[in-house]
Amino acid sequence: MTDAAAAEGPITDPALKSMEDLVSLCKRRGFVFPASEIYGGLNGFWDYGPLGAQLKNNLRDAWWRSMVLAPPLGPDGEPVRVVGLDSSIIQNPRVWEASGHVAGFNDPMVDCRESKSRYRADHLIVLRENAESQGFAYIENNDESRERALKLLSKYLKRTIEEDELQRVALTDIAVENLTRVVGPDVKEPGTLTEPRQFNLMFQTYVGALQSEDAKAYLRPETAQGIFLNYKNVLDTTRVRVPFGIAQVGKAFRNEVTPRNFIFRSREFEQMEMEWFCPPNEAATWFEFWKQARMDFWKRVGLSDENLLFRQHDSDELSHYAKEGVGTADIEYRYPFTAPGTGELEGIAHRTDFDLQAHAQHSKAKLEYFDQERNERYMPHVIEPASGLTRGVLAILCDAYTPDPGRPSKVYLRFTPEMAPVKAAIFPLVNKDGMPEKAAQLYEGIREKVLAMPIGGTVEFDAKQNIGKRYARMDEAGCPCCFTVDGQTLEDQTVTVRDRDTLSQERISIEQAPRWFEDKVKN
RNA sequence: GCGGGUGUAGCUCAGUGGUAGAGCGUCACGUUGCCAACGUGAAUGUCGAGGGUUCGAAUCCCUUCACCCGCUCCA
Repeated sequence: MTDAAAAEGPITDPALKSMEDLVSLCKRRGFVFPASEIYGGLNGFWDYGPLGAQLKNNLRDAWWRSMVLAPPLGPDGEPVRVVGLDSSIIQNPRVWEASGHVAGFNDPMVDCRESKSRYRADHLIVLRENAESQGFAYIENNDESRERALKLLSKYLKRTIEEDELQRVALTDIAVENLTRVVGPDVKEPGTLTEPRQFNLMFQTYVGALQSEDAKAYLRPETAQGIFLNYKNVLDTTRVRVPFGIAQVGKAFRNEVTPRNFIFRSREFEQMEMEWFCPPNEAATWFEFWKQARMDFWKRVGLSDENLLFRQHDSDELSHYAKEGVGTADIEYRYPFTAPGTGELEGIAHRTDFDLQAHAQHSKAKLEYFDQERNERYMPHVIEPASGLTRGVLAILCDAYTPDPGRPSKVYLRFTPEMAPVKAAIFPLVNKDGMPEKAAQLYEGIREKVLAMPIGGTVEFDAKQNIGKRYARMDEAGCPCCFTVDGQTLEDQTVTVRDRDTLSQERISIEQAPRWFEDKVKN
């Protein structure tokens, strides 16, 4: 189960009870909007508003820094080597044949209206006496299911039967109008199976103006393949040597059956993936290394310990590329819609040499690596920490969401200063008496500091309405501190600074304020 | 894909066949002296969309779309 941590002891209830509260806040403040909302929206697509775009960029930049610009120290105490990449969304369609996505994404599926089960149409076999008799479907290579069908068939024919006097027909070979005579694998009455329907989980398009079969191409369902495609280019053009990594952030597209849970599962989303190439016998060590490094990252960007856990995949749920390896571990987060359980945030997989082998075979390119140090030639194994950028944004929003009935906004977002899309706000207490001018000076000083930060944000200046409303707006935007110029400022050159989390106010010199701010928000 | 629920102003919602509403928010002006205060004024609606019934539909019927919950799915 996914809620291993829950079993270990009591956990604090998530502060965010329902996604609706978050969706509403995101809409109200400009984090996330439904895509093409004025036309009624589009299922599975979302737009990021001013605050959301900045938050997403901040998380992306933090990831890029933690991977490419300042990667962690390896087991030997030296920084590991990771280089960046930005590959194309559309690639030669043969890429997806080699990667296994064309096969895995195009299965015809059959639904059972009665049992609500869904089956792969090409995995269902129908047992029947002849074309006119009732048929009983079972799941291929599933003895239990086959026994059941056989038993039901005997009962239907009212006699014991030998298997060899029966017809065995693939469900996909049965005409649609004859499906009414087929009994599904989990039900007793015939006619509950829908006709096989193609589920194309990859988005298709055509390259060039002519829409012919030859021109068909796919939007990438993961960014990872772009890395494997460029593995050799990177080796040939940089001085990296195995072990090393290639990191990439970008959009990916999956025609999900059921987009759900706000931006958790959308059809267009953004991934942050790194493929770590290493000698096969070091894979297990690096797997553990990256697991830890990635967990540390999520804690650093503000996710709380108690809402994060590792979950090792069971062997029967491993993907096609991970079967032979040390496995896959997910970093899971306790989202409101999974609580008290958890849902995937990042997957760390040992992809073995599956992808490089597949591309070597399909493309005929030589992708083996010659290790000078070891004096041996091998296909590197791959450890892949692959996380959802947009899922990360969701987790950060959920974790930051803090109800507080005591304050005017009733809720505030407790972002880390590093992630906060609005870094600071400057307010003249009242819009006269030279306060706006004084505040404008401070604004420039603070903004200069923010511009110098590796992970930035906006600085707000607001002189409208009363001060309480302005504080409340900033609480909902998750702005860590607000500077206010008041009457006393004009006399002694001090301003107040209000802390978002404690609501406490401190009076500091206006001259020192930018430095003070820099220390507080340092990232 | 299945079952249930919800769609009315930016947000939260009232309105069950007869003039499209409230609170909050937004904007302007005034006031202001630290937490959505106050005064005056203003803007904002394809009542999710399309069709039907009706003299008349936000309201009844059909279809459809989106979101939420539960299944299912999630390489």
